Amino acid sequence: MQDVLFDFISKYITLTEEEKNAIAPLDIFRSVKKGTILLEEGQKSNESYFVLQGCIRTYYIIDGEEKTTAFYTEMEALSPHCVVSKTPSQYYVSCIEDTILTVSNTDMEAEINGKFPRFESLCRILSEQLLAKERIDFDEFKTSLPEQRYLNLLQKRPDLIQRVPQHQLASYLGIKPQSLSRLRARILEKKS
Amino acid sequence: MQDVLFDFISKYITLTEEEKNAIAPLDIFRSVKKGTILLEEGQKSNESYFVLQGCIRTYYIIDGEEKTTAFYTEMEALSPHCVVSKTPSQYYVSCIEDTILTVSNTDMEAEINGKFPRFESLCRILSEQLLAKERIDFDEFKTSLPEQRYLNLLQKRPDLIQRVPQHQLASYLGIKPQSLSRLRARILEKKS
DNA sequence: CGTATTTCTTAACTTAGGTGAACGAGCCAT
DNA sequence: ATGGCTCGTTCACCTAAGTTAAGAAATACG
Repeated sequence: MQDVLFDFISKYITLTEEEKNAIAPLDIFRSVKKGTILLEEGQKSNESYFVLQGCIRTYYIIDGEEKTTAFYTEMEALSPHCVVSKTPSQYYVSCIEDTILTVSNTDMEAEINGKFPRFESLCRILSEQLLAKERIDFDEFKTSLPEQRYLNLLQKRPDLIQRVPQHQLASYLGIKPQSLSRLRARILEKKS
Repeated sequence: MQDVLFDFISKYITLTEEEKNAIAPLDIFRSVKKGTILLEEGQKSNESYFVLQGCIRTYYIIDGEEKTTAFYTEMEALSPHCVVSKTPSQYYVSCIEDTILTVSNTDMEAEINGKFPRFESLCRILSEQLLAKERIDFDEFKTSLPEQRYLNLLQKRPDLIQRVPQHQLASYLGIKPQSLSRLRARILEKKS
């Protein structure tokens, strides 16, 4: 499991043995069952996640309805807003599959960052990249219609459409489950 | 002008005189006229911006139509996607007001980061915060309808509605200018 | 197993955004 | 001034998403 993490990091920086040895004993790996809720609305937390295998999602409950806004799968990281802002969480985080992830907290990160500046550099680069990508995704969402958004998703993350329940996909696309059904039927019709 | 920048930085870390002296001679301040295009589609660039005064916007041209996706005003920073990914830009950046900003490039940042690790730490923290905030904004966009999005904007960034042309606001809200007009009329009607 | 629950789909109807066009207001340039 | 632009608004019509409801399919669980 460690190897998956180190392989990921090695795409950005080469860790020395000393650095690896500092990370190894931290006991950050956790295996969680499908359905487990990692973070609840209103809760304060300083835990960040990195998915090694499986899938987690963020969702809100608005007027009693679940609104899924994001999925994080293999090699994707989530520092919930509440961790960064030190305020109670506005959303839930839960596992939609049996999932293996790393869990780190702010103190651990501060310690590692203090000891190994290159690690902080890695984190800076990663968050800059994620921010730029998030903005592009947001732009794409704004500039396209639900049907185009679905077709886009089909291209970019075909796995999601397989592994995620339709009603969660729907709110991820900014529409209702019924509309997603209809939209898919419409697309099939066009093809024929 | 420097003071505005240092004031901003001082919210996060306290700069030593040495650090200030390293930044001061960099000639990063630039004054640009309304309408100036800072970055064009297809262009490669390694310049990042920080707005001290004024307003810049990012927009795409899709099927000959401008789609405005973001505004950056006082104390907001933009590292265009192309700078981070080293690929040609997908969007334009232009000034919608006479604007004063800092312009930095990747090399300068690398140099400063190398000399002053605390500066890199600042950048890490800033981008983590911006990322978390961007995700919340995206979530809000997904989970609300155009009318709610407009009302939200009215609350959170009332200045934008004053200083930005309606048709740019419209695409920022993910709708057409005509729909924004209609929507505003509808809201006024409800109030009465 | 079989029952209960959740999930997905379909349909009819309502509502709101997209489209195309027209008009007036303000702005710029000649 | 005046003609040309862009910009914002309004209208009528079209299209697609929201809503409500019902039933089928898949899943979970005792």
